[in-house]
Amino acid sequence: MRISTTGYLILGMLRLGVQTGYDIKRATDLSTIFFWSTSHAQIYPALKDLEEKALVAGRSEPRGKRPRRVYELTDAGEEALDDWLRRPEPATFEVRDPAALKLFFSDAIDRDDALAHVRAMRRRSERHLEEIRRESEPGAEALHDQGTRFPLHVLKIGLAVHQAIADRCAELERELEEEGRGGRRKARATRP
Amino acid sequence: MRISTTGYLILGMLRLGVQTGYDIKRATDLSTIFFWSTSHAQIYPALKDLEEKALVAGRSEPRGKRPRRVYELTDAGEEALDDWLRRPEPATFEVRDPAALKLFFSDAIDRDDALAHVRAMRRRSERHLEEIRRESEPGAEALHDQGTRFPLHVLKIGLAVHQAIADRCAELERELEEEGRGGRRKARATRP
DNA sequence: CAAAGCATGTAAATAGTTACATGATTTA
DNA sequence: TAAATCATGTAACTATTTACATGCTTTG
Repeated sequence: MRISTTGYLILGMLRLGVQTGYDIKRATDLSTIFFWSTSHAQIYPALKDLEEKALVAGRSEPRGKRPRRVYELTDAGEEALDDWLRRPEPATFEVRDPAALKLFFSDAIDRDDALAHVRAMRRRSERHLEEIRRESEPGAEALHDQGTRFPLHVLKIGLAVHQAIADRCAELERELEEEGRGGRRKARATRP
Repeated sequence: MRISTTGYLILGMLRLGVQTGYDIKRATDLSTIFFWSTSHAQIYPALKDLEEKALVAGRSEPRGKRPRRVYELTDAGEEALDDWLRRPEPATFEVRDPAALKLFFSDAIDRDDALAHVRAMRRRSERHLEEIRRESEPGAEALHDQGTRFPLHVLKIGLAVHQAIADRCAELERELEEEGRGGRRKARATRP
């Protein structure tokens, strides 16, 4: 009985008290999006699948005439989640960053065009930092104070990643700007 | 005529002088793997597709009896690559890190099990750092000295990312270890 | 002579996105 | 009353992985 990573994401969210497909989507957008994203087109079929496997139990709980399906973990679901949580994870870490790929090949284009890519990349990470702080951190801190600590711990890793990217891009921008103004000598002087 | 990101990766590698599907795979494993990975099962069909679109030209150039197909950019291919390189990129940045997801839900398991996940994560990034330095940096530096600078620039962003993860994990490990020994008061004291 | 590396491909399955489709309720 | 938000689903397409399949050449 194979459970996908998205399946475990759902089991985990249900244990944290999130109840519907819609809310799971919202919760992931706020909390796991920086290391695991999903769409509602994945969540609804996955919930069905987990229900067939008897790991979650769903019941209809409409709000007025608007249909709504509320899920909870079964004992088997809780066990499956715990097993997964305790199992060491194969060390995969995948990044898909088309902007970085573009930058990688940017020796073929004008310095100014390349510089624009670096700036866009820095701004992207700065935007992410701001977003995490504004949208995600308050919730993570509230959870932390109630004894659920790891969401905040993981969030801080995300912040560190984007801070590192923003910093490195800022440095690269300075390097490229200096090269543009002063030529080779100055650019070299900053290296050691 | 839509070209996939993997398609542009191939066009870019061809311009850097890489000639065969096999070598493109090897080159990506050494250089783009930390922000864009592929498998040979994607590369060979993509090369075919690019050839149909007349963006690359392939010819058979066997080594002895071992078949081998050598590709080069056509003028149209060069143009398509340049257009893409100059086009600003939609700011997508996706990470798939199941270990981080596990850590996110780790309030439900023993502190020692959670600590093991943090350690595994730190070691993973340390391994990546070492690998990049050993396997990728020398080549990127050689390219840099020949005037192809951006591969090294991008590599440094990758190093910064994994350094940030390793650092943050190390700090979290200390926090969790201290909590384990001394209880709440000490752990809180390190926070501000 | 065995193992590692060179070299190319395809098939099947899984994962994931985007678009389609619908409609209720709340808020400005 | 229009827009935003709540709420759930499916279909078609694209992307990606894993396994299958083959065979040559170099190196230890």
